[in-house]
Amino acid sequence: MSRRERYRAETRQEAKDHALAQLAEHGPAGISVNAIAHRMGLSGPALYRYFANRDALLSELISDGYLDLARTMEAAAGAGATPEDRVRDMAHAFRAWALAQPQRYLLLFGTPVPGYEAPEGTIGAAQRTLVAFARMLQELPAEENPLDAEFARWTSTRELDVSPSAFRRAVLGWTRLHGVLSLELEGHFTLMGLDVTQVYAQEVRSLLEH
Amino acid sequence: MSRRERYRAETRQEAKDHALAQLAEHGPAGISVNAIAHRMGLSGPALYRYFANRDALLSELISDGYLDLARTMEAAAGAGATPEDRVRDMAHAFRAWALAQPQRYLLLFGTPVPGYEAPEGTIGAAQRTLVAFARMLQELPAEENPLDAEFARWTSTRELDVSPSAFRRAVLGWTRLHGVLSLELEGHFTLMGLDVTQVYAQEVRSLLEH
DNA sequence: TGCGTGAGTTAGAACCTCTAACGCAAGCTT
DNA sequence: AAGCTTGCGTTAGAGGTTCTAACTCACGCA
Repeated sequence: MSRRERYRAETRQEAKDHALAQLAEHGPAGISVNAIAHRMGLSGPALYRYFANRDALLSELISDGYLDLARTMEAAAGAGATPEDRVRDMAHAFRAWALAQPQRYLLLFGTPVPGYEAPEGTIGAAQRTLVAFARMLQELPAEENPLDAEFARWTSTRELDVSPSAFRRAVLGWTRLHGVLSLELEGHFTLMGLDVTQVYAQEVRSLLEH
Repeated sequence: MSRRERYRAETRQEAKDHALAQLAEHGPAGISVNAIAHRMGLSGPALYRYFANRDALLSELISDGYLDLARTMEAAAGAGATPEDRVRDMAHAFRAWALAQPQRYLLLFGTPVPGYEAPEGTIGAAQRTLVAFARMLQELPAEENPLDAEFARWTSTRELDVSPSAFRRAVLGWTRLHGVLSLELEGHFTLMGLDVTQVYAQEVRSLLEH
């Protein structure tokens, strides 16, 4: 990597760091290319040398987010002794990641812009998390389920060594965990004074059962 | 209601209709007070006589959305013969409502602005849906669940004739259905070519079982 | 050591939100 | 019915945004 390329990569990363800070503080609408440039001591349009436009910056934030989430969950699963432990650890790492940076989680799993098409790299990063999760679940005993056939269509096209049943449980588990997390992050439970940890734990348990 | 008040209400409603159209087409960021005013044949700032600011307009869209959703679900439950049917009908009305106007659903249950506090009316409208759902579930037999105690704290403070168990099943059901819907609307399943209807139906079934 | 290119600059167009100041006319009140 | 209030519309403008165009300079590569 040449000197130029290294500087360029550093500048891009610095811009993304500022973007993440703005995201955490003011939400996605608060991310402004202009403001980021000024904070970096640059004039407004300078950053357009580094990102084609605002959407490109946001897209990269999303891809990076999926990668970070995947790595975090994979790391969390490494320590568990039994398969049950590993699944539990992954699930709780998922929640911990989301709670630590709610707006970043919602950038991945919240409202998308209509017509937005995820670039190839982002799709890969997103699926990496899911496949890792499915691999963990595969080690657990599972009941038959009529939906397995539906999921077989997908697992057979890709060359992933994941069984339809494991993939079904991964997707369903994902929807259940995301359902709790999403509503929690949006504050739908705060007024009820609910201990979401317990609710989440129950849903995690439901993953281990079928 | 005086002539003035009636005109005012009509203008407000017209603005909100335009806002919903813009929302459906371009997402929340595409809602522009300016553009709406121009489409109505008004000059930009005229609409600020009707809405304090852009956020006030969005807030009203949210409250209206909750009310509309609650009414839709209540109406759907009216026709069912058995309690199971009524719960199923409500759940499927929920999905139908979301699929018909995805961006509107995500306005209610998607990414919120950090620091956003729902006004009193919105909270009431949101809870109305949940309580109606709980009332339906209450007619179904239920197993004991350690979480019931957690939910009892909430049901006892309010004067709602809803049992903690029914409320627990309502909240958990809500998270499960929302989990599927949210990921479906964001397009996370499209690339897998998954028949989400089947997945959703399975989650609906899970509501009826415990 | 030179030179090309990449990275910065400013200017500016076209949007946005929202405030201020002003005028008109509609409708409520007497 | 006439007058007055007040609500509703206007334009001007400040300050923000994204992003393009045109220009300059100096950095790093050969």
